[in-house]
Order: sequence, then C-alpha cells, then structure tokens
Amino acid sequence: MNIKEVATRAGLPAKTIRYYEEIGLIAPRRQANGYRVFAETDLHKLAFIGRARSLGFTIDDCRQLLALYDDKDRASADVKRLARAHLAEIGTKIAELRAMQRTLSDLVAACAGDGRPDCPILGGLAAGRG
Amino acid sequence: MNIKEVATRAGLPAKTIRYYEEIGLIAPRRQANGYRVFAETDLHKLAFIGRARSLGFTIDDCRQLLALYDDKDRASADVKRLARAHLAEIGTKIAELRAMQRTLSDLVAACAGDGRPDCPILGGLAAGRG
DNA sequence: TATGGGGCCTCCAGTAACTGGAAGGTCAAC
DNA sequence: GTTGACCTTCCAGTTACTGGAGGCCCCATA
Repeated sequence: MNIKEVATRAGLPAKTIRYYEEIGLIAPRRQANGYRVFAETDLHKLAFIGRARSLGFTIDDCRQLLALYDDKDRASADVKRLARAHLAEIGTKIAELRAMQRTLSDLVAACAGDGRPDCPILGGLAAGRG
Repeated sequence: MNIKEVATRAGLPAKTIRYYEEIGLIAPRRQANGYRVFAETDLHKLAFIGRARSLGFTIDDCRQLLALYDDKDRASADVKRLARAHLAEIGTKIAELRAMQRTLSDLVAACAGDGRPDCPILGGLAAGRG
C-alpha cells in the first residue's frame, strides 16, 4: 500500500511516517518509481508506535518496545519494567502539574481581575510565593 | 553584578540567562571588557521568568507577563485572563496524563512480568485497547 | 495527444527552550 | 608570570516533528 493509505489506516500524518523511516523505526520497500510500499507488518508497527506515542512514550522508548515486540524470546518482565518506569514518570508529571495548578489557582483567586492595576498574580510570580 | 552572581541569585543557569538576553527578554548593560552587568531590576525580571517558567508558562507567556509587569496602567483582569488560560491548559494536561496512567497501569497489572514472553502490554499497545 | 489534478519524492528550514562544547579574552591571587 | 576561575562568542545538537519548495509520476478526461 502507498503512504497515504497507510497514513490513514495508522492514523498518522504521511510526513511523520517518512520521518519514522528516516530515523530507522520502519523500513518500507520501494517501487521502481521510488514510491514507498508498505506491508501489513509496517502498518502494525506504525499503529503500535502511534499508540505508544499517544501514551507518552518517547521515540526511544518506542524503539526499545519495537525491539521487544519483534523479539519472540524476550521476557514479559522486560516490557513491564519499561512500562513501570514510564508510569513513574507520568506520576511525577501529574504531581508537578498539580502543584502548579494549586499555586496558580490560589493566585487567580486572590486577583480582583478588574480594571485596577493591583494584581497578586504578578506579585506572586515575582516573589516566588506558593 | 556579573552573570554568575545573578545566576545564583535567580536560580537559573548562566547559559539560560545569556539565551534570555539573546531572545530579548532582558537587556543587561555591558562593561568596557564586554562583561554583562546586571542591575537589580534584571535580577527581579529573571526571578520572575524563572518562576513563571517553573509554573509551566511558555517563554511567550513570559514575554506578555513581563510587558504587563512593566506596564503600570494595565488592568489586573489582563493578567488574570492569561493565568486562567494557562490554568485551563494545565487542567487538560493533567486529564490526559491521568488517562495515560489508567491505561498503562491496567496493562502493567495484566502483565505477568516473568520470564515468559506473553505480555498484554505489547498486545494492548498494538491493538489500541484502553 | 495534451493537460489537469492529485499523489509521491527529496531536501531545507524552522519550531521550543535550552544545553554542551570549543576557542579564546580577562581578572585576581600567589 | 602563571595558574585557575570567570567571562565572551559562536556552532551544533537535542525532541519529534511540521511546513514548504521544487519537481517526478500516474491516471483520467477532452
């Protein structure tokens, strides 16, 4: 299948797919005219990458996951370790965002938000409160 | 004060401060020998930027906030609007991360994590479940 | 046979926000 | 006078794409 079809079916932009080829995540064959030909396995890999990316795995994570995916002998523990590490990162990010949320909403609540120039938000940012 | 001192006091790397000058967020004066000289107002601005950045504001947000900060006549409503928009973004990001967290922890829980190759995590990523 | 419109190709440049490193000038102390 | 810390600029790299230019290729229709 051509790039447009695989793009539609994998739910990724064609440009992104070319980029994935460039960085070696996939290696579609070529027709005589230079057009890429995608096999079903390419489609599967692309769907896999797209899904992992949307779950916040980095490209490098994807590379490792694909290697595990391709390796029929790897232990599920290897995959689980990767997923757990990523889960921990997600937890940290959520905690950080929550802290930001608290600070900012306190500042927003304290601000009159009217036509007067007094604003505790700017003061709070300047002073490092929260 | 020199860049190292302002860096220490603002809690930012010197390199970052040079970068902030390059993109026009600050404009320290120079000594005859070319060294940057930072005034107290520069320090305040840098601390302000560092704080806003750590709360997830983009550099562009910072530019706007600095302009509001410098403008004694602006209404606090302007600042509040910016902060609220940012708060909404934070909320969205947290929701997205929570969704990832749920999906991933379900997959991790379903995985035996032993020496056998069976792994629902890879299957889940491939199939787009969750 | 010409032409029009899509689809495909490569290559270049840009994004956000730094970060690292090389090459070299400056300054204070010993 | 020579360390060693500190300062300077400039260049390149990071992540994961995205946009655009310029130019084939293919098919259908007039």
